[in-house]
Amino acid sequence: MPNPKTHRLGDLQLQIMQVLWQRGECGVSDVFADISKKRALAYTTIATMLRKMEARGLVAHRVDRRSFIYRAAIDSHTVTCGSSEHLLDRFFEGSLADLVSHLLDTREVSRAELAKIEKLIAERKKSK
Amino acid sequence: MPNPKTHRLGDLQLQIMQVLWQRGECGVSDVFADISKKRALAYTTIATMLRKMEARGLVAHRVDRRSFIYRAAIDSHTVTCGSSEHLLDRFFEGSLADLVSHLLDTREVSRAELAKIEKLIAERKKSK
DNA sequence: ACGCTTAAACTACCACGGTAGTATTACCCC
DNA sequence: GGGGTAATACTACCGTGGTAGTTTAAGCGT
Repeated sequence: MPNPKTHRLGDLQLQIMQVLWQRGECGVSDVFADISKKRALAYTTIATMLRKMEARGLVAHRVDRRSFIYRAAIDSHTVTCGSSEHLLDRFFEGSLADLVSHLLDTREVSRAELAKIEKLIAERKKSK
Repeated sequence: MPNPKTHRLGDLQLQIMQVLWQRGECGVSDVFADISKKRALAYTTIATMLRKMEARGLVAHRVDRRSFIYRAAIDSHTVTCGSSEHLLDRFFEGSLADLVSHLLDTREVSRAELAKIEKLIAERKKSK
């Protein structure tokens, strides 16, 4: 079981994790390619970050020929969960309703999305 | 107009902001007293943090006798908003419905809270 | 065999949150 | 006015995210 602070990822770290979650196992150059679609970074930056992340237990690697093949060592669910909880606790005292209320007030929410949420709630109530 | 990264607050910084939002203007010792209810930190730690936060434009102070009276320089809404947006964008591609869905799945949500959210949605739909 | 290319290792920086000790200053009370 | 007290200022240090250059090693193609 990893640290309790598993969710504490920087922006770049998260982007890297997302590549790994999406592609499964892949080499540094694959990660680099995907990240490069969004931001211009040096190849070595990605490689260094991956090494640091491995030291923290976020990813792991195996060797194939001369290349490192990385994979995620924690699953996306854990991280997403940790971050959401963190936000909820920090700002809304754990109340989901408060969070929703806040976001409804400050964000453009399409009618379709409203309907979707409504359905989710309805289902939840039923299945409980 | 503050930085676009106004929302990027560490845990201690946020706790300090919350004290200021709640109490309005107050001295270092007041902040220290409130923070101390939750965590044991040195007085100077709070003072130093406040000075650093002032340099970043998060708080401001005036002088009363020999004491600094601090106040928040950004409002809570802005910060909460920034953080929520950040989470939404990072993990849910901006979809509120996805966030709600995730939290419904991973969290205990009381029946009362479900009802509350339902009402919020209904109101929102109407007023639109 | 030689050089090109590719990958990883090492090293170095910066910013900033967090934490706190030490020094200085000012004020107040006796 | 001398000494205690309270407050700020200064300085320092650690961890870590982020960024990238330089160095080394390995392999491949001609």
